[in-house]
Order: sequence, then C-alpha cells, then structure tokens
Amino acid sequence: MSERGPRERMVFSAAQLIRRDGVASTGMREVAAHAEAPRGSLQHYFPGGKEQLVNEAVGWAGRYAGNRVARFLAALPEPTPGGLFAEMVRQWTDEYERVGFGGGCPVAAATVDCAESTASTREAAAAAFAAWTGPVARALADMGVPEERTADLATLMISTLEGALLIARAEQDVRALTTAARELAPLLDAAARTR
Amino acid sequence: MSERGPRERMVFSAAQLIRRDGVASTGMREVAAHAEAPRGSLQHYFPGGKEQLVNEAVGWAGRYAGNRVARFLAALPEPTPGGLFAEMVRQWTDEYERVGFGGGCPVAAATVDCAESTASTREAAAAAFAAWTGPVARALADMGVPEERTADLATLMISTLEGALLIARAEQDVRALTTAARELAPLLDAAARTR
DNA sequence: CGGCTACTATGACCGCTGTCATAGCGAATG
DNA sequence: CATTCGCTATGACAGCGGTCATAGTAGCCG
Repeated sequence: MSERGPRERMVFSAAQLIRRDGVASTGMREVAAHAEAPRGSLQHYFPGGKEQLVNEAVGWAGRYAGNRVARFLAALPEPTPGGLFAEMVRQWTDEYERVGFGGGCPVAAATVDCAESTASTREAAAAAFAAWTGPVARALADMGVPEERTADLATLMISTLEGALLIARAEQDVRALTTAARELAPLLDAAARTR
Repeated sequence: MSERGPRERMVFSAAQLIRRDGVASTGMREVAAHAEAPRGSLQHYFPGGKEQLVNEAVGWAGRYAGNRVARFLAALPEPTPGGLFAEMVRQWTDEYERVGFGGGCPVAAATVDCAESTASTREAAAAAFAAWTGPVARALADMGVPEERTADLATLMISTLEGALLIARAEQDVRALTTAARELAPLLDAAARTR
C-alpha cells in the first residue's frame, strides 16, 4: 500500500474505522491516531468537520468499489455475469476467512447512521452506490446483457451483496455470501444469453 | 396499536429510534421520552443497561418480521414465492411513499453498529435474521420449493431485501426495491415449479 | 531579513451519554 | 398499622464527543 500524504491516510482510516464501528462510534481523534496523522491536521484538511471527513470516506469507498470491477473482469478467464458476481462475493469471503468479520461496507454504515440525520452524507452514499453500480452495469453490457437490463441487474447484484454482507457479519459465517453467489449466478448468466 | 405496558413501549420505541438513527446515536433518555415512560423505569426494567434494551429491540424486530410472513401469505390469492417476496418489498415501498425514508431495518442498524463491539447484540441480530428466515423458508416449502433449497432461497430473499433497503434509503427512491422484486420473482417462482 | 503560507500543537469548552446512588411513592400483604 | 415490593424520581458523576481558539513551527518567496 503506497505511502500517501496525511490527508489521504485520514480519509482511508476513516473509511476503515467506519466500516468497523459505524459512523457515530468513530471519533475524530481516533481517525487521526489510526492514520498516524497529527490531530491538528484535522481542522486544517477538513474544515467541514466530521461531516466532510465522513463524506469523503464514503466517496473514496464508492470509487474503490467501482475500480475493483475492472480487476475482477481481468481475473476471469471468460467473463460472465455470474462469474463477476462470484468474484465480488469472493473478495468478502476471502477477507472474512482471513482476518475475521470485523468490518462491513462503509457505505452501508454511513447510510444506516446518517441517512436521516445528515443529508449530505446520505447523498454521498447514494453517489457511492452509483459509482459502484455504473461499472458493474457497463461490464454486464460488455457481456451481452441487453442495455435496458444492465442497470437493474447491477442494482440487484449490489443489493444482494450488501444484504448478504450484513447477514454474514451477524452470523459470523460466510454462508449467506456463498449462497447469494450460487443462487444468483444462473439468473445473471441467463440474462447474458438473451442477446 | 394496542396500549401495552411501559416496558414493551420502551422496547418498541428503541427499535423505532434505532432504525432511524442507528444504535450509537440513540440515547436512553430519548427512548424513555419517545415511549412516554418514566426515565427511572429504565434501570428497573433493563438492569443490563443499553445493551439489554438494544438486544430486546432487535429480538422484537426479528419476531415481528417473522410474524408478518403469515399475513403476507394470507393476503395472496394464490401463494407464490415471487408473490411473497413482492409483498415483503411492498411493505417497505408503502412505508417509504407514505411517511418518507426515515427508517431502515433495525436489525441491519444493530449489525452495522455493534457487530464488532458488542458480541451479545451481534448474536441477537443473528437470531433475529433466523427468526425471519425460518417462516419464509417454511412458506417456500409449502409452495412446493424442494426442502433442500428453502433455506438458501429464504436467505437470498432477505439478503436482497436488506440491501435494496439500504440503497433505497440512500437514494430516497424506491427504485432499488421494486427492481429487486421484479428481477428476483422469476427465479423464485421457477424454484417452486421444480417439484 | 521580513513576511507569507502551509501545517501542526494543545488546551479548553460545552454538550451529551450511560450509569449509579439515593430517596420517594403507593398499594398489596401479613 | 407495619413491612415489603414494584416502580418512579432526581441529581450527580465521570467520560468522551466534536469543535474552537490560540499559538507555534517550517519552509518558501520576495
């Protein structure tokens, strides 16, 4: 992981802590400490306060997820919608089996904690989902899914993944994730064959 | 809604506030006020503190969701898996269109906020998901879904619903929910015809 | 050198949180 | 009546939260 400036490190750390403990339980001082950044830099880089930091963390997470899609496609010998979804799921099962169920999706955490209280964060979360859905939908189109269904199927994939993530974390068991991948794959692949 | 005792009202209010603002942002005093219950009753009925109250709220939500399944089935002229799922989704779209996107699923909120920090709450969330998945799976069995697939499909349904809920709330648009219902129905109904 | 800009350092403030301690009420019970 | 028990009432406490104010440093520019 490259050695970025303190500002980026704080955003990254914020995302990491938020996905662990939620937005409300994550303190600013904690973020600075985790990023090994000086506390005084907080008000310098984020004059908008916690709200700004959280929003940037959410945005970062959305962009990160969107960028991963290309990598998943590259990793597949022959790209199929079901294969892409399996790869998206596998990223999480891998993490959970490797380091435990400590973290969920930071965008989900922000939505749960701030959707009603903080309008800007809710919008940041919506934007993050969009930044994630977009590349997935484009990938589906490249695999032969009819244009009018790509957006809907991408939303379905991410919905299912997010929900399975929640259940897996509650149960501390990847079962829900693997089930989602297995059950959804046929539906996704069928949509690609209708061209 | 029936006029219960103060204890039940507090549990109910806790669930309601949690699904709005998350666990961490929901104060005990706030719960008592919302339930119009005396503050002194908190430590009387919930000697285990906030943790106990939250866990009971989560348990209540799980039982509530499980009980709704029977009602949904009764409301369907001819029960089908896709129809059941549509009904589950409709409960949420109805609420969102009627009173706005103020609340999500309290179990999801508890999972996001407490999965890592509070073991007992994580277990309560897992139990709540189980109390929800169980009736759904049984309903699927009654509709002719092979026994070995009922649990998996029930998990898939709830995963997708939970995820779509998150996205809908972030976007303040029921689109993700209606999409989930529309796209998943064929897959679910196909499973019922394989007996 | 003087000054300006970017960044860091700290301490204080105020509000809120969960929890505890203590005392009070009111009715049923013996 | 006296006791007990279920429930309520309040105030205090200790801790932590985000934020602000203020001052300091380091380095570049002119």
